[in-house]
Amino acid sequence: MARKRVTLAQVASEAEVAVSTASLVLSGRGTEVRISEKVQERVRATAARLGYRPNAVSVGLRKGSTSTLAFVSDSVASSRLAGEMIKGAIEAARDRGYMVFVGETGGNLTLERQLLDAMVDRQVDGIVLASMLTHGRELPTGLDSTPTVLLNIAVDGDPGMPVVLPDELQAGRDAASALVDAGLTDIHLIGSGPRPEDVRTISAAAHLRLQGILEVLDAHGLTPSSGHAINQWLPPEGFRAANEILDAGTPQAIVCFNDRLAMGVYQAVQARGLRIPEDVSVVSFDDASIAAWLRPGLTTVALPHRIMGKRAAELLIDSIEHDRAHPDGPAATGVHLVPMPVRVRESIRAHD
Amino acid sequence: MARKRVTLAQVASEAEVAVSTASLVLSGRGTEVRISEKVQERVRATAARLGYRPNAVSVGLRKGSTSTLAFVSDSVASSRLAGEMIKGAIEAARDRGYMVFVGETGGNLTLERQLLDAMVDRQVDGIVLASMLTHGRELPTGLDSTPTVLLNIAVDGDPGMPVVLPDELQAGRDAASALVDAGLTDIHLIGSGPRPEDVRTISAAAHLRLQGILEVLDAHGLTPSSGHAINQWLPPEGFRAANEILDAGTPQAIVCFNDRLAMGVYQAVQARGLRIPEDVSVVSFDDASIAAWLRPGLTTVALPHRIMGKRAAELLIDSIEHDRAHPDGPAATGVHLVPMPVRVRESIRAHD
DNA sequence: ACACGGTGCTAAAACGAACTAGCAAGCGTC
DNA sequence: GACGCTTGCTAGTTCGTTTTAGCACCGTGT
Repeated sequence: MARKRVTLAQVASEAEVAVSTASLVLSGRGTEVRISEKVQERVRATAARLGYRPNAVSVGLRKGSTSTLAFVSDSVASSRLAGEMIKGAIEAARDRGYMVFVGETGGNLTLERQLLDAMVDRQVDGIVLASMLTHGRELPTGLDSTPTVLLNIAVDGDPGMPVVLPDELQAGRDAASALVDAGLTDIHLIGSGPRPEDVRTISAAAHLRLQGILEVLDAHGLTPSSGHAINQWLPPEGFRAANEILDAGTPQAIVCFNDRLAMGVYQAVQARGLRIPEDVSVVSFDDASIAAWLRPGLTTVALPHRIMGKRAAELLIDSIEHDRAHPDGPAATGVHLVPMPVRVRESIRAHD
Repeated sequence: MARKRVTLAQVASEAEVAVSTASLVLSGRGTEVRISEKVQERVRATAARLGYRPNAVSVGLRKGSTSTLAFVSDSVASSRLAGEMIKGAIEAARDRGYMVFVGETGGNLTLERQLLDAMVDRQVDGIVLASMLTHGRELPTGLDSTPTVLLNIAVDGDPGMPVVLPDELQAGRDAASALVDAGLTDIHLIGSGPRPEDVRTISAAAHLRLQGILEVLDAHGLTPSSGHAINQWLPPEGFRAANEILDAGTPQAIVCFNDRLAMGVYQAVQARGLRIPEDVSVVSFDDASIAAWLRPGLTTVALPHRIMGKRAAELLIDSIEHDRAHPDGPAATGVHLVPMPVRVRESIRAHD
């Protein structure tokens, strides 16, 4: 509990000027209001000598803006993903001089309300509302009084604010293309049924991935050899589904709806003494860290969580600063799709 | 940009009382200063009707405390771990009415300084300084003016503040015991050399784990059959080290210094057609999610990151509130070891 | 008739900075 | 020597709340 913070008043008294003079000088308006260079220098020197730093709380009260963002996510346990989004957002915010309050609701709407209120009470300049499920949901009320960006949340209709989403449709196309371009035609799906209506999960991602896959297959006159709808995309499920497929004969290729399912597939394939990619090719989605660790490396379409978080924070800050400049202009809006890059590793074998 | 926030002044004027009266009533001191029950009720009713919420920035300015914590970590990329610590801290904070600013430095000390300053400028009530490396480091200056808790940071000497660490020594003992109790005596190490001086990593965790392991082996008249020091604890390294061991004959048991190394070991063992745990037993540390996904499930000593984060935030808030009550009392301090529970799965086979 | 003690509320001073309006001194002009 | 213009700085208000000191009224006792 050492020395207290030094205030502007102390700097002013030490430099023998009025508080207002010190304020003007330190906020860069000195020349504009004709403070002599000599006095300006003196003020700056004493401020530096005393280690003066403006009290952000006071500035926040006076100016009504705090250079602070809120990041609220529903972060289901599963998510290392969430962590990456947060990091991306924090980095982008930091680069533009903003700090961020982070909150997790665990999907609890009451908690979400409380968190949002607590953050608005603290006068955050903007809010990133993130979800790990993409799936459409009701938006909390009151978001219209603070600039907001939706991150990984798909809503029906125009939410009237920017939305950042991964380009799952193109990702589906890319995954299928990786297989088809390698000459593979016997393609099985794990994570979703073979037809659009078979997805059986609330995840919007699943629908779009499937749609992209089917589009490409269709363009080549193909259909999935089988499809395995699954609720929990975890290794044991992948293992089980892969065994079903293998029981019916060795497939040319399997597309897994995420890397954890692919891990289960690897286990099932390798337990039978079959080899990836020589006997069966595998492609997947997410680019979780296991994708690089599996042997052979898993080719997968990456979910760029960090970039999404970064993008959301940047859009939010743009929107805040735009509002400040044009208070009556229209609010920012629009869907921002972040590309999902294919990470090519060794799990696909060219077939002639 | 809907309606503005309603202020205390508006509530007061609407309820036809003075601002100070309204303040007193709403902060629960109404009865204490003898505001009539009738007036109190009127104030509360109008506050509720107008949806009044106190402006936390103003309160922060006036009271000098903001019900806000800072969480600053160096979070190397690797870390899902970091995410769990943050979540634990955020949850604990939220339960006690605090919000948290999260910052990441990536190990950059300049950035750390900036972040800390920015947070102190915002009048945070306390700071959790976290690291992903445990390893001793210089502490930034100026931490003595704000209550601080060190999370997963081991320092030499008394830092004069609480420190939260996982009990790695006991974890080492537990890992070794799991093997020894199963009657296994041919025990190989991956992640560290066989002797205390062979650790070859900056991680304090490695030293303590090794020490715990050696203690137990020694108590049973055993020594490690081999030890493989490794800098990067990743699957490919585990794979390589396991192959070295396997080339020299089939080992009874391997203790891996983390789950990723163990994943590499699984791959090497299974590639030779050997079986876990029938042919070789494996035990590990961390309880990362792959530990549960590997087949067979990996027995591992969990690093309870979430609990550590929670603990740190709780200690910090205790310390803040204690300081507030006894401004001249001694600062909180001490090392708080969080137990690392053993997650028993199927990777150890009893041997007779 | 007058001090005395309660009762019930309020005025005003913080907190730390930003910012508007404007004052005083110096100088030139006619 | 009165007027205006510039230059260089400052007093004072504001943001929204908390908190202390104290005012005004009323009834009671002497």
